Amino acid sequence: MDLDRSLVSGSMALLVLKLLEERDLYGYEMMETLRARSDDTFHLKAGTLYPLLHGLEEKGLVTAYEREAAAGKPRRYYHLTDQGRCALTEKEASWQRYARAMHRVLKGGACCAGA
Amino acid sequence: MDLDRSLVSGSMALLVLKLLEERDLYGYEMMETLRARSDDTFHLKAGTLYPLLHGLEEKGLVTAYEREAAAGKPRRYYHLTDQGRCALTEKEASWQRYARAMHRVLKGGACCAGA
DNA sequence: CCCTCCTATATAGATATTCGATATATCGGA
DNA sequence: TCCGATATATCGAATATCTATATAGGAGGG
Repeated sequence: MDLDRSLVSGSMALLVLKLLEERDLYGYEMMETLRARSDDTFHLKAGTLYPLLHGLEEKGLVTAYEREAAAGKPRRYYHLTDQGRCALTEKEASWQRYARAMHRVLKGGACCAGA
Repeated sequence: MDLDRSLVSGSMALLVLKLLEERDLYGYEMMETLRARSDDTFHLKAGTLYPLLHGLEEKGLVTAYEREAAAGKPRRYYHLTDQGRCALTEKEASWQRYARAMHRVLKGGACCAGA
């Protein structure tokens, strides 16, 4: 499942890149934003997010910079690179294709089921 | 990602159950049907399908029976049980929920981005 | 006749994604 | 002072899927 492997299982990467399209964010913020935006459907965990971000950075899809917060630990912000923007476009297209195919299969069956 | 783990990564199980909702099928047939139905998007591999079918059988979601073909090896047909039908309904609902959440996140960003 | 491809099922090992648990550090409230 | 929230990080485990390989019969070409 070429498409599946890197996309649907890896949908977290797509979601993170999508969030960064709008503005720079730090990790913790992403978790909350994603939860809110998805109406509490996506619960991205810290143990998933941080390794993912490091991976994206290695691939050059995002860059990172640190900034002190008013209180607490300094925050590590992530910024989408041009390459990241490109990858995002591709991943979005793949998702659309995947979702459409799912829809076609799920709709095709049931009652009358033309085949 | 509770939802994600068992559903989106496990979307193959959903697809297989969906195909069996219509009529009994044997493994090889499923691969071809799925490919055709999804407009060549899903390429379910033998090494994925057969272990998956065994798993579904163990869980009681499908039953299997063998039947000779006109030629070649005998075919192992799979039939959806009531329990399987129930699981299918649940998985379909979960998929809808997931797809909707994805749509919300992917749509929410971009230009105007209300938040 | 042999070799390869297509049908058909099956298993083992590899890879990737995500989670749970754990660790660190700072701040505010009970 | 101890706990919870913020904030980042890493490791081991679970799971899904893939690739490669094996078996087996039939059809077609060299």
